[in-house]
Amino acid sequence: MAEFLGNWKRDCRCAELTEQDIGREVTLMGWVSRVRNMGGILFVWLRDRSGLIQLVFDTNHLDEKTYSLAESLRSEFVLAVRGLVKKRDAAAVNDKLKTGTIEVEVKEAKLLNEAATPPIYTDDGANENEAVRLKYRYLDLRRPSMQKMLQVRSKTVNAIRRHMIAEGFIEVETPIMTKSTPEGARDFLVPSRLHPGEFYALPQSPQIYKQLLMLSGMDRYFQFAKCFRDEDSRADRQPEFTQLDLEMSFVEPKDVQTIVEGAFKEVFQEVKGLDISLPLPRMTWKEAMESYGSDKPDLRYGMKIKNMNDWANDCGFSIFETAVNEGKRVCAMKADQASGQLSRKEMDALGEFVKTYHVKGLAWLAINEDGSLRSSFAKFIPQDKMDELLSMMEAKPGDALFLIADKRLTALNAMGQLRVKLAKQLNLADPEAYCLTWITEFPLLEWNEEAGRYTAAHHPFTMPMEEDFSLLEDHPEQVRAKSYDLVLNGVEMGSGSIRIHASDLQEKMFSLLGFTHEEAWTRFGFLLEAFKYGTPPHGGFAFGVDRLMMQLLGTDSLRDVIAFPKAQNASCLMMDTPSEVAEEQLTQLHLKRN
RNA sequence: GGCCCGGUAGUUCAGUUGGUUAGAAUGCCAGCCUGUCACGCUGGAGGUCGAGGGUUCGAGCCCCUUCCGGGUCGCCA
Repeated sequence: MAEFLGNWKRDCRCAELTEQDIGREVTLMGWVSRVRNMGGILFVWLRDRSGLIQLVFDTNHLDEKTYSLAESLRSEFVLAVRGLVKKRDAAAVNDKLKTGTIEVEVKEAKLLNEAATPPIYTDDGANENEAVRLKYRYLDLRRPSMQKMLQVRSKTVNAIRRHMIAEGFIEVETPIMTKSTPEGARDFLVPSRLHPGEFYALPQSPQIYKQLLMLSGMDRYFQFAKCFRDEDSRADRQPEFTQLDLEMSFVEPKDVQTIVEGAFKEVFQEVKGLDISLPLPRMTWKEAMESYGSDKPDLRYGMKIKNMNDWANDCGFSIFETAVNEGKRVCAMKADQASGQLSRKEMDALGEFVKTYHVKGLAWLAINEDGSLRSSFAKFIPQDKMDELLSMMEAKPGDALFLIADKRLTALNAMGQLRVKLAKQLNLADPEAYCLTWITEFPLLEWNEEAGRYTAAHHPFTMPMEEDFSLLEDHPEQVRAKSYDLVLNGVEMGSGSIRIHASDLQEKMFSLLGFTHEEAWTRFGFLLEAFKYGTPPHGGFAFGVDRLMMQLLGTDSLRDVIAFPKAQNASCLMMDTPSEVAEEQLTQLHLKRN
């Protein structure tokens, strides 16, 4: 039977007790983790968010009623005890427990609540199916690693907030019910009761609001913003996520980057005890793509990609020669001392892997320790060209080479993916290393084949680089933007840019994106109107708090760092969301079932 | 929308070429045990093999459909 607290009051948390507390009378409250009944003496591990402490129930010192209460204890029962903190005998010390040198000799106990047999273990190390964990998330969160996650997350967010406030930023909340905008991801929509047939949209980011706040003179704004995107999930993508969103007036990229870097420094100091040296290194988008085949290169390891077109032009292998003639790219990458670890079968698997990224195939070459070659394409290459290839790549016995020929960005992207895959397979990345880098000068626009027009690479409010203004008319695809991403160990932490603050340039941008003047005014009129009233030069940044937590906690899944995450199909397995609603609700919202 | 992997006891898994009554560990229940620490020992209960259909004398296993979970390409300004 569940009892009430009465006049009992908790003094401290279980694992906050240390040898300093020996001799102290304490009142503890928590969950029963494990019971060991020796018949006459009984041990209980009591757990709360701080950790575990061992309770001792001893028939020699206890009345029958209290001891029989102890005998009835089961996993996850909620228990309150009063007792004496004692030092354990040397032989009874448990090194694995933070509180392993002490224990609490129970004098009185109160069963605050019973618990049904839990469907999942609340210990770490238990390897439950994630679907079960998500269904019983409230129990899953009792696991020490999940408790730690929530605590570290809180610490991280606080470190960031402290930094932003210290730098003179003002925290402003912006609406969750907002306007659907045509560019970007698919919106989550909220039907309006008062406006039949009309909808609010949940924000993909507070982008427009924060720009308007600059117009309002806020100067330096930040917010931990919930953002929503109705697109398919990935291990690192949830439909609902948290960003640190910030915007500043009268700034150039460097000014924004300095603030963001500072926040990361503060977080790594606080959470990891690591000192990150600033300013962070910078690399242009072009260099990142050419050398790493990615706009978010993992710089914890080498394996730079090389342009082999000059060599491939007359290498004897018709596939490569044709590619060069067609203006495509032949690129190569070397994996040091990987030859022995890559069998023919594994090479074929890598070939299948790169095909996922829309290249025709993978040419590979492994140099055996004795200098002889295993290769998928060497037989087509004359000896002198092979020697040239090996020397250009500085290949030594034991190394493996990979070549891909395709359209430039297609080939580079596939090679970049292969680079990441190989690094994982060959264990090249130091899990303790944190390589932060800025990637700058992204293209302003991307050609969208499906839509038959340009779309904004970052978003439509991004400022082009002044030196590329002249290209806007005739070569818009070559225009670089004043935009920048922050990358940590191959993961995009966030991105930002200097925004367009002149309405004529903004209109020009909309026209490059294929909007007529009228369409632009229909969709973004409020913004263009606002821009007429004295908009300061401004720029900002946003980074994913969830992704940062993944890095800090060393996990590959966003679900591990969010208290109540969605499953892959965007449902909540615990509450069974989304769910059907009553007919009456639909009627009020002017919606019909189809 | 495409492709790949998975679904068997509360949980994690095994299950041979299609062949008797579907197993193990752990958890759970009962009993024993006065210093355990993933306590130990003895005994017990626990299954719609995701669902539906098909092939077969016979299906956990083969085929089809479908649902659920995970990964991924497209998508994600």
